[in-house]
Amino acid sequence: MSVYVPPTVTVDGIIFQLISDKLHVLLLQRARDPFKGEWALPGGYNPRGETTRQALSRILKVKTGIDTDSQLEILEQLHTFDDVSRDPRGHAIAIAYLGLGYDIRLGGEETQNPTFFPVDNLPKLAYDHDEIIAYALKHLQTKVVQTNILYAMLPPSFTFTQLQMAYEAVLLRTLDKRNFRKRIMNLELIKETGQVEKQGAHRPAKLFAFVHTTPWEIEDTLS
Amino acid sequence: MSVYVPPTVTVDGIIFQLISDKLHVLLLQRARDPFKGEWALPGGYNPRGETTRQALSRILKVKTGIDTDSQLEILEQLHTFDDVSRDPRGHAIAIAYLGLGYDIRLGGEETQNPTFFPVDNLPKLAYDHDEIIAYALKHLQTKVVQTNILYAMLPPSFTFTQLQMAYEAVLLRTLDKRNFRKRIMNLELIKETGQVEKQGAHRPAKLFAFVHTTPWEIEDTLS
DNA sequence: ACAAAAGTGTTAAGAATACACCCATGT
DNA sequence: ACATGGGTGTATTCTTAACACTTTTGT
Repeated sequence: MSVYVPPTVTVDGIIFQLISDKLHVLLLQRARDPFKGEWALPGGYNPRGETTRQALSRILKVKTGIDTDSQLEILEQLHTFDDVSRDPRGHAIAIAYLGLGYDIRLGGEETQNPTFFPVDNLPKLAYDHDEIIAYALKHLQTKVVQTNILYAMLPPSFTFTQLQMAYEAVLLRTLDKRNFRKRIMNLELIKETGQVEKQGAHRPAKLFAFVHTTPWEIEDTLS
Repeated sequence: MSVYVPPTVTVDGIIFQLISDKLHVLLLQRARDPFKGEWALPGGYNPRGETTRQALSRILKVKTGIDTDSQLEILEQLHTFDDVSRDPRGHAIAIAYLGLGYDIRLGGEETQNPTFFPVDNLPKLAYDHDEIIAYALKHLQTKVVQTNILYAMLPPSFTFTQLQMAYEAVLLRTLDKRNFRKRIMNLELIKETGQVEKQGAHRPAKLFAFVHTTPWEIEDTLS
């Protein structure tokens, strides 16, 4: 016990946001070796005394300017990646978090060029971050179908079309408009706000809001 | 970076098994302080150079006699628990694994009285292990409905009644026999083996086997 | 009047639920 | 013959899936 040496403990954030109706993920350019100049997920060391969430919050603030409390609607633990050789400097485990928001503003002090990339067109990535993003995306897709998690990626009010495009952006496929509306409506996932959005040379769109803006599960069946 | 001190890294196993048609979880009695004499999940330190899975495998072998490769059909990472105060000795994070098997034999070298307890009647537990078990159970319940994960908790062939009792044991509620059979059948989750089990003063039961004995997801809908 | 996006309904097939009796065997 | 668990069917309701036209507005 006295000679116990733990692996390095790191945290990484996979921060998703919709931009122009496409799903984007936040990356930054590494300032130092290893992988200097390459794109990577925001992350860093988790020292003793700090929870993983606290560590990630601190790191995101410094490296990207994101204030997790005010700008991320959801920040939930995803998975711990622990391949012994994932970091060339030596054994480091990474606790990955999924972060979602709808109007994330960037620009930190010690900023490392934080940039949102569309998930279907990512640059070459450092470490095993391609795997981590793939894992996070799959998780997000599952959650989108089974929960109200999309509240975290849309503004407080939105049109039905915006909602559908959000689903499509996350699922990376198209949905039938009429069936989609019926389904969402009888899940009682959203409600009308009474407002409309007039925009452009066409019929104005009703504005909706999520009924619940905290995590909520669509229940499973089984007699 | 040179003064970076990581938290202690530990791993814990939540090993479930069905015994007499009830869901049980493996606990052992702590040999040392803290919590000496109390019941706890099997677990221990994860040193640098060992993956979490390797560490847990090693620890389970020593403390419970379980050979993870041959006795656990599933051993999958669950969640990382990282409250700063969860260990009275100082900041220690625990990577928890869910383990499932159907004929787990106990008895290690340095054994600490490993015992399967029914999940609805657990003793007082050390650390935050009650929370961890609750988390694992909820996860298992979700998986049971959405995947074929129960293959890991049943022998290679079994009767339909055994299968239903397994579902009921995990979900902690009863299911309708006819509807259950219909549902399982048209999911094509299991197939007849052609064998029957003659046992007791009643009609013999057909024996079934899972179609897939590797993880498999029941797909979600969404037009 | 036209362009542009919003909004809406029906039918058919499949899945979920509620519910009770007959079947094959051992003693 | 009886006790024991194995095995089966139907009617109803709800959900899913496929599919195309009308409405409201700005220019």
